[in-house]
This record gives sequence, structure tokens and C-alpha cells, in this order.
Amino acid sequence: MQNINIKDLSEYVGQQITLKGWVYNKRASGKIKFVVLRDGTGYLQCVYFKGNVSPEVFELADKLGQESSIEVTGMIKDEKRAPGGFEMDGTDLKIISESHDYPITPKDHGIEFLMDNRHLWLRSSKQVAILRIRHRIIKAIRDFFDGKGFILMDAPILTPSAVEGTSTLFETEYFDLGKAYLTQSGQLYAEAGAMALGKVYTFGPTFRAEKSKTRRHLTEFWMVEPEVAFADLNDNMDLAEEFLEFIVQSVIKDMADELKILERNTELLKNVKRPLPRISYDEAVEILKKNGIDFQWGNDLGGTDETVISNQFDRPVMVHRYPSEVKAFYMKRDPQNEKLALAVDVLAPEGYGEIIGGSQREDNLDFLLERIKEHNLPIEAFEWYLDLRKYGSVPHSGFGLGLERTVSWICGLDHLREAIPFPRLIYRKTP
RNA sequence: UCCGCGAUAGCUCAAUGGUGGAGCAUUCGGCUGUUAACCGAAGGGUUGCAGGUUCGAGUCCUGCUCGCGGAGCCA
Repeated sequence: MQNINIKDLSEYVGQQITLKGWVYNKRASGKIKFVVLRDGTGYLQCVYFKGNVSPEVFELADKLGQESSIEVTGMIKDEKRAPGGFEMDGTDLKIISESHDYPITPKDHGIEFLMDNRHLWLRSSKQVAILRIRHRIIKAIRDFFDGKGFILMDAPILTPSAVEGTSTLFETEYFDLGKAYLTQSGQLYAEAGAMALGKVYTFGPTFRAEKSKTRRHLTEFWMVEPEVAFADLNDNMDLAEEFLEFIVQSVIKDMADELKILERNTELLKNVKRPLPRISYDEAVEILKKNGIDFQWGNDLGGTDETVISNQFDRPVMVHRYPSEVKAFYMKRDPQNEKLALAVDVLAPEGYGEIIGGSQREDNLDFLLERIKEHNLPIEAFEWYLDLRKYGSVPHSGFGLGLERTVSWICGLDHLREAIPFPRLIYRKTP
């Protein structure tokens, strides 16, 4: 039998139907009982009048603990007072499995308790809304690239060495071959893919063992990384802004109910349309100085710096051409100014920080060799990567978008830990 | 790693160095329209761990553990 979902109830008004789900909440008032059912797609209040149902069913409605799994039968009717617009006039009720003393009650809870019970917290309305939006964002990402002829190419998660040589990575023993590391980026592999297929993207988990302890960091997070052959920095920025517009507008169009549950101000999201402002690092430094920040040219932008800059704009802002010293070895230098890298970061509004980091890649073999030496990276580990410049090198560009930061921004969350089902944080690896 | 804050009932929090309480949850009773329902009653405690000061420590001191907020690092 086909199960009916609460989100499709408009098709069943006036009909007697059966729904399956869990008890979200329950209220009783003598001869009338209210059971709120949730099924992952929505919420429905089922009303049981004493005269309308058997004494057994009426008794049963009283015994239901929060999160008991149940099957309800009754007539669906329009009800203006109900949040979803519908209500069920209950005639029958079956318990599938009982639940008693469910830990997460409808009252306030602390974050430690909620994180310890993350496997149950996921059932709460806001968490369900976030997970549904996360799914929609992932779908938008795949639709966008697939629609443009990109090929999804998975990069390895176990890697022989650090990609950028800077971050601290998780390390593990790899049989008799020494150490292996959990990847911090699929990018170098995506570059090999771009030389094979033209346009590719990788989409998978990445890992950082940095002891970062802020609301903007996870040790395990998901990143999507497009890489395009025969594309320069401007092409890269064109792609990034079209990409962001597509994601945000898709979510606004399809996830209005979820955004409402999260009390997200969608006016700010509606602004996310092309063209996005593009400023150089030099211009960004000017903005900082105008706002009274003592900023030294050559430094990377810190969290508060990013917020000050993004506050100048009503939509995400692209900051390009950073000092090459603060950027990765593989980024191409600006032919106009050797001190600059052809890099671009996209800063999200409202203080959500960097959601995209990308660049045009160094395609010249000799220059790349120099960079590897300057960064004291082990040349052996990059032999295969250098081959990409040896055999038919072409200008190419790409970027990485942090999924959880994007989810966090679009949902208006105050911490990244709610943007992923089971977050991995410096002091937490359970549940 | 650094700076700051915290740990008391299942949960969220009170308690001047002097008999550890409330709300919610749970159980029982009441109520025919509740929206975190409401009203009444009951049960529920090794005050994070280990020391110390004191006639007396949830409260003061030291160390540890766990967590939270922020910085740095980064997406």
C-alpha cells in the first residue's frame, strides 16, 4: 500500500485516510484529545472526540508518549486555525511502537544535551527543515553542473600527502606504504579530471585536523569543487556567481515552508542575483581602512574583516587578486602584478564569511616547480600533478564551495554544527 | 594552542558560608477546541571528580575532567 505524506494532504480533503508517523505533541481536555502527528514531510493535528471513537481508542490517545510511532485514521478537513491548514477528525488510532520518557521535550534545552542526543534532535521541526533545505541545496548543485555539461568525478578520500601543505591533516597507517591522510580537498585530482573531460566537479567529504574552535568550522565537511579547462579568473567568477544565484533562487522557490519554520528573512536572500559585486583585495583593504580597521596590506582577511567588507553589500561579494603569499602554491600569479595571485573568495552576507575559494591555476611547469620549492613541499608527491603541465597544459580555473557554510547562511543558522546531520567538531565525535 | 565563562532533579535554571527549590517532563486526578494548553496532587538529589579552609561548603581555595563563547588557522 502506498503511504500518504502529510505534505500532500490537500489532495485528500473530505476523504477518510490513514497516515503513519510519530507523535510530535499531545494535548487533552476531558472529552477531546489532540494528537499532533509528524511524518518528516509535515505536521498534522488529529482530533479525537470521546463520542466519535471507541472507548479503547480514546484511552489509547491518552497513553501516547512523545515520539510513539502510530497509525491514525480519520477524515481530513480544511482548518484555518491549524498551522498546515488541515486537520484530521480522528476515528481510529493504532500504536505501532510505544515511546516513553523521550528526552527532547518541547521546552528549552542546552546545546550539549542536544548534541549528545543529535540522533533524536534530528526529529525536531527546525532540524527537519534544515535537512530538507540541505538536500535541496545539494540537488541544486548537481542540477547546475549537470545542466552545464560538467562530469561528476569523485576524488580519493585517502591521499598520499597534504594537498596544499599548510593545514594539519588526519593521518592513518596505510598497510606497508607508510602514512595516508584524509583529504582536505579534491582539487588537484579535479585538475587531472578537467584535462581528461574538460569540465568536472568533485563533491565529497573533506577533513581538517586544525584545532579550530569557532561556529564556522567542522573537522569533517562537504565541499563541491568545479574545475574547468580553458577558463581564466573572469570565467571562474562568472561561473561562481551564476552558481550561487541558481542555488539560492532554487531554495527560495521550493523551500518556503522550511524557511518559514526557520524564521529566515528571505528578503536578503532574494537579492542573490547576478551580477555580484567584484572588488580587488586592494579595494577590500581600502574598505577596511575607511571603517577604522588597522589592516596591514599582505595579510589574509580575518573573520571580522570579512564581516566588515560583506556588510558593505546587499549580496555576496567576490574579492579577487589576493597577495600570493597568503594563498596556495598552485594559484597563478597575476601577469600585471607578480605579488598578486589570480584568486577569488566569495564572502557571504550577514557575517557568514567565506563560502567559496577559488583561483586560476598555475599552468606553467617551471613556475609551478618554483612555487613547490618556495613552499618546501615534497616534489615527489607532486610528480603526477606536474605531468598535467608537461603534457598539453592549458589555462584552467576552479573553486570550492563549502556546503555547510552555504546551508548555514541560507538557513540563517548561528552555528555550522546544525548544517550537517552528524557534525564532527574538535571536542565531539559522537553520536 | 590562547583568553573568558560554566557544571545543582531526566531537561532548563534558582538557592547571603547555616534545613537544596521552581517550571517542564513522568505518574495520578479534573476539564468538549487545545496550539510549548491549563488547574490540582505525588514521586524524583553522592550539587562533575579529587583534595583543602571552616564548628559548618552547592557557595570560599587548589588541581583535574567535561562543555560553552571567542581568537588564531581555515571552507
